Amino acid sequence: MASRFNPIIADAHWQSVWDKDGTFVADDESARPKSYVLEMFPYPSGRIHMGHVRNYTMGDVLARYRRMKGFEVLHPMGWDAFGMPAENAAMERKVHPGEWTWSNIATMRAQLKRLGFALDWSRELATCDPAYYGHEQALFLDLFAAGLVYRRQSEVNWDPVDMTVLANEQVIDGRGWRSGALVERRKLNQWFLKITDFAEELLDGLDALDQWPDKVKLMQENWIGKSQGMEFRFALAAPMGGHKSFEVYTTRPDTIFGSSFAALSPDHPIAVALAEERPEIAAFIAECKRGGTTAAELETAEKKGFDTGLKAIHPLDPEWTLPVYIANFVLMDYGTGAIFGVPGHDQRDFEFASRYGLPILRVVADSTDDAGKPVEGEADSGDGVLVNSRFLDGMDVEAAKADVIRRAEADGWGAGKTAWRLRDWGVSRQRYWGTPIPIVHCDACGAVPVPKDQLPVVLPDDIAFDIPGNPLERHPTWKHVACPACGGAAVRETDTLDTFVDSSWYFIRFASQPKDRPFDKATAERWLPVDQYIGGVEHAILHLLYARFWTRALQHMGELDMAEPFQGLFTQGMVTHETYRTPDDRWVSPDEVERGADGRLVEAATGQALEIGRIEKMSKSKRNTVDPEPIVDQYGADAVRWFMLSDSPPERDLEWSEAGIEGSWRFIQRLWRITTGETGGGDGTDAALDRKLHQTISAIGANIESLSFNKAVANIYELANAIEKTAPSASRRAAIETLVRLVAPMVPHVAEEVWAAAGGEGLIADAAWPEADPALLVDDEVTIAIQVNGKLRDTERAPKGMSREDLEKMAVANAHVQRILGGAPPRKVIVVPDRLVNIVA
RNA sequence: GCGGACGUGGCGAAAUCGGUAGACGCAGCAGACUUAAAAUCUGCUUUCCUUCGGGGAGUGUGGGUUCAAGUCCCGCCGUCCGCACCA
Repeated sequence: MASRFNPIIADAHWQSVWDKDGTFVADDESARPKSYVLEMFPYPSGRIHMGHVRNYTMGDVLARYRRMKGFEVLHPMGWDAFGMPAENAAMERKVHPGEWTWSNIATMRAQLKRLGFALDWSRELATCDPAYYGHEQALFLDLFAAGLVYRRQSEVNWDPVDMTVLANEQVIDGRGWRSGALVERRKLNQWFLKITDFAEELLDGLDALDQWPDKVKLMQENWIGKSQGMEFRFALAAPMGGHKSFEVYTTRPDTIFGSSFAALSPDHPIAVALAEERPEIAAFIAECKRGGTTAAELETAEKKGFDTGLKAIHPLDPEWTLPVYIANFVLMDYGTGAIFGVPGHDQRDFEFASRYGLPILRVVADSTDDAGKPVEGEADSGDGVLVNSRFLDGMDVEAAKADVIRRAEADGWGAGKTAWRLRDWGVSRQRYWGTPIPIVHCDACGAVPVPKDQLPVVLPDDIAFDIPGNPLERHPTWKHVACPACGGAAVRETDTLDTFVDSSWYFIRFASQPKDRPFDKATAERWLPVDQYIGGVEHAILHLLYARFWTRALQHMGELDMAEPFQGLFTQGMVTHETYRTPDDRWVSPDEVERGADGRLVEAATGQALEIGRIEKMSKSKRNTVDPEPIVDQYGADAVRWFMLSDSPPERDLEWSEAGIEGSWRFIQRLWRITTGETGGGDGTDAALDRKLHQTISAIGANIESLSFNKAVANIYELANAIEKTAPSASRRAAIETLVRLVAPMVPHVAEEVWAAAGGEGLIADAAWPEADPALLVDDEVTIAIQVNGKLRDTERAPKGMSREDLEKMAVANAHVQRILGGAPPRKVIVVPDRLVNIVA
């Protein structure tokens, strides 16, 4: 047996064995219980990064463990292959986005294979493949037929130089990230999916997701943003154009007598009508819209209003009129686009009223005695009883809300209403590299769906990116087609689908991939839901919400009998690294850093001293990435995998370090020595080691199940330490044999190598996970802590299950205890069997 | 502003139910083997005092509950994350 494990030979060998054997191909027909383990599929950006390695290693350990536990495991991999970077590459390098993407996929597939992941490559898919997106188009048409798709005008960020629509993240300080041009807001006709139809279901469904992090559920809950309130109507004292009244929404109907103004959104129909008549109002509205859309700008934007001169009649007092403003902070797409202002009890209204000299009334107070207390400094949003509110006086807030809603409903001027923060999902993207929306626009017939037998609508390849804008729009032939309904001249929709649509159902396609339809219902239902989904927390809201919506939409249409796609969710931490920076403010990559003569870090090429910056997520901009491939070349897949699992809890960030990977390498070699070295003679059993072994089997199983890989790693170290410290025996040989199976999910190459060398049957990947003997999980002797007044003074060994009386006697007789007691009897003795005795002196 | 998470040695961390704080790893120190180095092995490693028997302090901070608190409760400080004019 070689004295060292050689990963260069072993990795390639076992990877090809698994590949040829089809070891990890999931069998749809298997009689075993199923387990679907999935990691979020990667965007093929070029090369695998450490974040991928960590993510896929975690899923792989679970997948391999579940296989050994007897599950039929589905563990697939694919590519989230549409998106903007491909178009950017096309513009920069004059290469077709498809060519760039497919070449990246080839590179990254090879890189993933070198890490030895137990993936079913037979199910590999790429979303940019017509064989995938054609089915997505079919599903889109199903949603269309079910009334879950509609088209309306919507504002976008428009870059006038690049002639393209920008995502919010691409707008920096009001300018396009690429062109630097001032971004305009433009109205375009765009497609929307009716996710709001499912708002209630998506919110309620969170309760059942008990294997999701609370944090993610809370983020989704806030995003959906349900609020209970009332919608009611203000009549205008004098009609304005055709408008005699307007609706407002409030969550505080109890404060209705504290109102001192009403405000309309600049986009409100009444505001728009006023702007047509009065240039000063048009100017004000234009000013409101000029401000940027970034969070920072909104935060600092002042509350601005314009008094229209209109008067609204208070619904509970025809004599009482309120001024109507147009205000920049009122959003058109939440509630009704109009509010009533209660400055005393809403901070934003308070600021507005203070600025424009409007009355600030108190209608809620700690007690009825405080009715005359002015509201000062800031709004009083606390609970209390109603005051200065006529028939509501003395009621608590909840009772007053209910009473106002009841009266409004009885008298017909308003009603209780639930409002949602969630908006419909705009899926139109004015881009080439995405799934074409399968719609044809016909002057005679309107928007006509492409018949399913004409799918897929394939992207044309002969496009050019030398002119800004969407190449589909100016393609000479592609967009010109006959209308599927009337046969007349028509044009294709040139927008493509948001890439989040692609990732909203890929997990279903992995489970079942017939050629002629998106999936087979029965086969998909056999695998789904995904038992464990693992990915970055950055997808906590959008991707996970969209996928949940898509699954429920399919259920609604009868295509899949399933409400929730992901039973278990785990969000892993990032891989981080120190950053290095030169005095002239350049970031320096770790592989260009070396230790200078004085021990300080310098840039290798220039000898410049470096400042060590914060530990941050590996990113190209900070130049603190470490490419996994050379690391795998040097240390092998197992050392890299082991490092990814060690030390940091998986939900927390992991700092990459040279010392860390060295340590992992040493452990792989140590494992090799333990498992292939001379085991010596000795036939006797070693009860202590037997116990340690079975406790370890149990602990590792539990720790892998709960994805606590760092703890499983510690369990392995403890067992390895115990084995090395004990003399040869039959128990020791058994422990070594078992150790190999225990590490197999984490470091599969060295495990296969040892397994084969030891004459193990078949592959260790197919071997059974060891069973822990329950009888050996408990110690027959325990250490009892001896405390005096809660402080540890000594420990004593005692047989497990020793009686309270005997434990007390033993503790009181203890020399340390006697010394402290000094002959006096203890005042009190607390005995916790098998754990401790605490003597109160 | 609203919501949430977290704070433990030089470092990453563990402590699953309120019961021996610091398992395990990294780094470090001392030693063994070696001509030497690498590799490997052994021991030490929270901190302060010590007459070497021990003793004191210690989980961001100040209180509280308890025989007993990293863990529970209240206040404060700090770090990070999400949302952000949501009526």
